[in-house]
This record gives sequence, C-alpha cells and structure tokens, in this order.
Amino acid sequence: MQTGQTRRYHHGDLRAALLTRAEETLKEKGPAALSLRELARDLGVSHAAPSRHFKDKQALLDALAEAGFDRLGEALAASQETADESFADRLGALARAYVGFATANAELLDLMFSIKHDPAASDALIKASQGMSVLGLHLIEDGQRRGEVREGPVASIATPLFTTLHGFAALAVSGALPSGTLKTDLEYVIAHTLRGCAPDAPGPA
Amino acid sequence: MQTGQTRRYHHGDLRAALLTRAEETLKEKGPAALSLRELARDLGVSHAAPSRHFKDKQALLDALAEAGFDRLGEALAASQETADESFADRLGALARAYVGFATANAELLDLMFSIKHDPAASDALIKASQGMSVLGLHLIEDGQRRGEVREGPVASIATPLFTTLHGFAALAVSGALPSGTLKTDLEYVIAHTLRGCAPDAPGPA
DNA sequence: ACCTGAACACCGTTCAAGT
DNA sequence: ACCTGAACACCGTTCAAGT
Repeated sequence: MQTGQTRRYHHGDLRAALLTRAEETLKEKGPAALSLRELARDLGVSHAAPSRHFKDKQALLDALAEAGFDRLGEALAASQETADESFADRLGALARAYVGFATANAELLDLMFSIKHDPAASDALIKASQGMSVLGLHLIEDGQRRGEVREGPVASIATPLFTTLHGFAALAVSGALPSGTLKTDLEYVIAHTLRGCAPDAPGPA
Repeated sequence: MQTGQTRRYHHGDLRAALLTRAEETLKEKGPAALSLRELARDLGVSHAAPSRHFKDKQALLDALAEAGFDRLGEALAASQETADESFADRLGALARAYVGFATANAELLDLMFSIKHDPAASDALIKASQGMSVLGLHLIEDGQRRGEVREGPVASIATPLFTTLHGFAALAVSGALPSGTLKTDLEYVIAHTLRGCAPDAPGPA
C-alpha cells in the first residue's frame, strides 16, 4: 500500500523520536521554546501522546540531560585514547574535549547542570556525572605514578581540575568569556592547571 | 481615611516590588514557577500592569540578573576590604565570598549565567560581569608586585582564576559536587590555585 | 503616566474512550 | 500497549478604555 501519505507513521519509537526532536529544537530555538505540544505536532502525533513516554515535561528534560552526560562521557573517554601518554598531553586532550563538547552543545550543557531535576532522575544524573569524574581520577593517579603530578590525596587535585574545566566550559557557553580570545584563554587555563599539578622538586634528582 | 482596606495600594514603586517579589518566588519555588500573572496577583495589580515596567518576561529576568551581578560585585569587593594584605589571604577571601554568594543565591546565579539574555540587556550584563573580573585583575597585579604571584600576562592568571572560582560555584549550586565535602573541597581548590599562581623560585634568593 | 478588563493564541496535564 | 479528543486551569502578550 504505497499511498504516499505519511499516515500516523508512529508504529516506530516515539520516545526516541521525541528526544531527538527535542534536542534539535533546543539547539535551534533555545530551551524556552521547547514545548511538548509542538514536539507532538512536529512528529505528527496527538498532544497527549508524549505523556505515555514521559510522565512530565521535566521527565523529558531529565532524559535529555542524562543522554548528554553519556555523550560527554564518551567524548572525554575518546579524547584519552588518541592522546599521548604524558600527563600534560592527556590533560590537554581532556580539556579540549570538554570545551569542544560544551561549545557544540551549549544549550544541552546548560540543561545538564541546571537545578530543576526531580530527585528521581537525579540519581541517574549524579551517577552519570560521577562516571565522568572517575576519568579524571584515573588521569591523576596515572600522572602521580609517572611522577608528573604532585603527591597528595587524589581529591585535592581532581576537584580543582574538574572545577576549572567546567568553569571554563560554562563561562564560554554563557558568553561571559570574550569569544575572540577563547582559544588562547583555554591554553592559559591548561598551562596554569599543569603548574598547579606539578610536583614540588623542579629539577631532576 | 483609615478604611483598613488594602486599596489598590500601588501608588508606590511597582517596578521595584516586582523585582523583589520575583526574587522571592525564584528562591522559594524555582525558576519554572515564576509567572508574571502570579507576580501581579501577589502584588494586587492586574495581570497587564507589569508590562508597563518590563516589556517582556525576559526583560524582568534580565533586570533580575543585572541586580544579581551588582550584588555579587559588592560582595566580592567587600571581601577584599576585610582581608589581609597577602595574596593568599585575599584570594581565599575572594573565593569564599564567591562561593558564599552562589550557595546563598543558587537560582539567581543560574539565571545570571544562563544563555537567554536578549542582546539589548546583554550590554548591561557583560558590563557588570566585566566589573567583576576587574577585581580579579587588581588582585593579581598586586600579588605580582608583592612577588607572591608569578610573572606573565595578567590574563594568563586571571582567566584560570575566574574560571576555577565560577566552576566551583556552579558545580556546588547544581549539586554535582557532593555537598558533604564542600568545605574541604573549596580549601583544596584554593590551595591548588595558589600553587598555580606561585612564582618559579621556591626558596628565598 | 499608570493601570484595568477583555481577548487571543498558546501552554501542560488529565482522562474517558477508541483500536 | 499505544494513541486520540475533549476538557481544565493555567500562561504571556496586546490593546482599547478608563482615571
């Protein structure tokens, strides 16, 4: 039956389609313009259909954020595989991957770190964000083993690192950092962070 | 005429009243619950009245953000006046003031650095945020003069500092940092930043 | 100048009912 | 199981009209 009509067309996966379309309009028209009714219209279903897959508008946003964390995690992990073995290289690659993701997904990052998540979804979210920081921990432990990172509790280095990375990404995304000097600013930040991580003894033994 | 009735009661400053009430509900019920109509109801005016003072809902949010930047700037400036003269002390005071403001005004900080500002208000906003970073510049130049901060272009130190401060505040506010260890985490970050700022020669001349 | 009241075009959410 | 259609209680914005 090749009627040529688009039919109701949603035998398929409405849930996934909603998420995909939501991220598109998020990027195109901003978070304020994201409405369940418009999403349903775009997908050719009734406005009540989405409620079968997301109990809430917030539930959809949470799912979007969770997917964002997954993808950010993947991007960060990938950056480590193409990087050199040295701590400096790995840190640089991590930083560039984080900021790259942030600028390419500005609205999504905003959503991921906004404070509206209901407690139910928060569990999944903090789990996802923790998986991210595990990567930082490994990076530092490895650097300590190689003697390229100062000794001390991992958290005393991992937290400042995570904090700095995210701060740069967040400021770049919000436009608080002049976009003209963004690249050199990032290099400044990487260099500064390396300094903070360096071991005490400057010369060779 | 002491009728005891509350009358229409808005001879006064509706604009200021709207801003005050908006920030209250922002803090109490979150940004999603902030509606112009409810604000008007709370203040005993018609739902169309706010439009005389803010052309838009966004215009009100922008004004809120701008006031936030002003207050943050004041808090940071105040932190410098009670602080010791040493760079370490001044940096610590600045960091604690920033994080203190952030945790006390979580939703407001979120709003201040979100990406929805219309270009008209953005001018005022970036001006306010620049006034903030000027403070950081002075701090560093002073530290360099005192020999407590390494030489080099101010931006190469100021940007990492601003970035780290804001990142910590943003993560704390979003709940991505475990709130139990928040205090020691902040001390870790301050110590790490001091390390990154320290001059090269470790011992006295 | 400042505000009201009605109107318009949207929302999110719920719920009986269809297939 | 998945979706529709109607209904409800809200929105933001605009605009004539009042004082």
